[in-house]
Amino acid sequence: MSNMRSGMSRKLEEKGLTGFQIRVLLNTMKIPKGRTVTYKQLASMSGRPKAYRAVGTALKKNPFAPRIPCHRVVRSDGTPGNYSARGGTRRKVKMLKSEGAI
DNA sequence: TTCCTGACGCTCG
DNA sequence: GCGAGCGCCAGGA
Repeated sequence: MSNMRSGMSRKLEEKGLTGFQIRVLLNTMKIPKGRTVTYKQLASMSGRPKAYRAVGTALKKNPFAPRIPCHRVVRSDGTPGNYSARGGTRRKVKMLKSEGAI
């Protein structure tokens, strides 16, 4: 478990991501299937409850789109938010529906 | 080092 | 209920 995370975080570092970014992505991959988390929650998990802005930037830089379920991160007001990966927001909603998150 | 932008959040009109 | 504005932090130029 820890070994796995360490390896992943190293890979992320090689991708040019910084500590905060890595923590965000690491927490994102922990999100269970069929469950959604808000940017605020993710920011809190990463140690910076008010850095929800930076969280969005981090997810955007996510180099492991399928491995890191960034589509499970939604906004606090219920809207799905944006999605830079393949398919865009449309695909994001579709995936969430498929997982039963909605 | 300073300024600008951004996959956001919350309040106000 | 909806739209606009201000505030938040991190990263890049």
